[in-house]
Amino acid sequence: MNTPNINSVNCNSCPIRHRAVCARCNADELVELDAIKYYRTYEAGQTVIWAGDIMGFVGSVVSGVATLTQTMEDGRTQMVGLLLPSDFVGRPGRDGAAYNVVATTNVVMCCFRKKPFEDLMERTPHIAQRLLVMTLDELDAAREWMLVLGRKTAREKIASLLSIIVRRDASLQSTGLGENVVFDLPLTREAMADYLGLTLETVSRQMSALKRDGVIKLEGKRHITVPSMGRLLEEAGDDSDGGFIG
Amino acid sequence: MNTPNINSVNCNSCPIRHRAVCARCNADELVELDAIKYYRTYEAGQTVIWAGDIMGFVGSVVSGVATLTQTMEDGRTQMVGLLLPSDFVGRPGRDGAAYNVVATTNVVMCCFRKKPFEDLMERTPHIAQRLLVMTLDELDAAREWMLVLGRKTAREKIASLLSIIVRRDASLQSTGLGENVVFDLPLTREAMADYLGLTLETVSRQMSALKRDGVIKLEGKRHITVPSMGRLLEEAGDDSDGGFIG
DNA sequence: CGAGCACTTGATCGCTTTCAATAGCTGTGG
DNA sequence: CCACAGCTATTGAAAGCGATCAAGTGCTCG
Repeated sequence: MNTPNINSVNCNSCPIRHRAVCARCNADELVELDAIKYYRTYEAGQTVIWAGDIMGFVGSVVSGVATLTQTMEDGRTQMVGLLLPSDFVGRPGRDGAAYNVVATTNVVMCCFRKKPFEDLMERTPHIAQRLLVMTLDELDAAREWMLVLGRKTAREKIASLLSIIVRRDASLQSTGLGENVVFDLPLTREAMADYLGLTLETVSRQMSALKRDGVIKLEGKRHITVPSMGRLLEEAGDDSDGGFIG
Repeated sequence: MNTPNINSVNCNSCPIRHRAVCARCNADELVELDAIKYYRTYEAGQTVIWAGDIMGFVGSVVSGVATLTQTMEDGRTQMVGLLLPSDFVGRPGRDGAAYNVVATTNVVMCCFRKKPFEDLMERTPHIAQRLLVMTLDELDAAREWMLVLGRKTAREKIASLLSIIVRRDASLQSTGLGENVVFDLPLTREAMADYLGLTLETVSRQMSALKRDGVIKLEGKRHITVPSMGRLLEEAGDDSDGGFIG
């Protein structure tokens, strides 16, 4: 098991201190949160919550990547959210989980017991305010994704997903736009397919096509180099600075 | 012009008083809201806001239907939200509109000047709390829609859209599940296509197919009768009470 | 070395799109 | 009252893209 000495973690040295649901909390409020928090770790592939189950907690992803998925009876599944560090899991005011949450890498979560968290939220506008902003951001992301799912071609979908991943971990290390961007895919081909509403074969084919066309370079299955972000964004149909030449 | 004597509208007789962003406000808070509110009407087809424009207000749909759409440079468009009475328009804390908002029927909006509204929100947890719940609901709806867009067939998409519309205006008049449900589509075939990530021809074909198969009855283009909601939900792949017979 | 897994690649099928023609409705003007 | 334009919707035929079915590759781990 990979459970570090996790109870020793202090909010002040927490890597997501300024981006998670607690971002706007002051020292006093942190003390209250600290009193109801505990850490949990999940291994890659492990299910954090099943849709329909009662959730005893809400919490933040501290490190690692998890997915939010929805499944039909016949097995078709669609990813509806990608949970990266600082993202919030669970919905205050609702008991059952609406989606499956699965760790795709090893994940550390900072959990709050649900009832005490809800009570605290009532008393602490800073938490509710932060959660509102985070939820509005998620809603924007979901709507952007609706355009991808509804209107983009398979190739554009792949390019869009790569762009998103680059953008999201560029918000940690600030990366320029022109230069080589290098990163590791946190998703299997199947998870990519579930995100994009494609089959894994189509994902594989389009990855090969993007590689063949020089849009990306692949080492192994997961390590990716993007020579030109502008090119990738064009392929995504996002038209970054497109039309600039005209 | 169809502008009724609209400044006379009083919050207490407002049809969306208990479902809109003001739902949790008490009498004092309503007075404050009232001071910064004004009504606007839009005719069917009129654009309320263009994506990228500065929004001077936020507000609620009082009556009518509007759509939220996103467009790519080449003209592909995807609807990302369907705004029905009580739905909130605009994002506090952001100046530019992210999406096009278009009235698809005549629409009455209750608008709040943006800056005063934001100030009021800071002072009034009831508003922020309500907005959080509404935003979480919208996020759920968007995620449900991602499954529709990513994984459902054209026929299932149409059935899903019809189900949603029935469900949403059943939340006004409570309707049982077994009986005949009758309603008017608030959307053109093209708008349906934009919602579902299809072409309007495919929408038309599938509407005809559902009619031929007795899932719906059509009078004119817009007036729809659903003989069996259970059947419609089956067609949507939602499997309502499905397997109940087994 | 072989089993298991993630991924790749090939061949074919079928659903949705595309292109095109037609129908039905509404409003306008002769 | 009818003719016609303009719009929305329907229907048909053909094409294309992604899905499906099916091998085959490469890697890790026992």
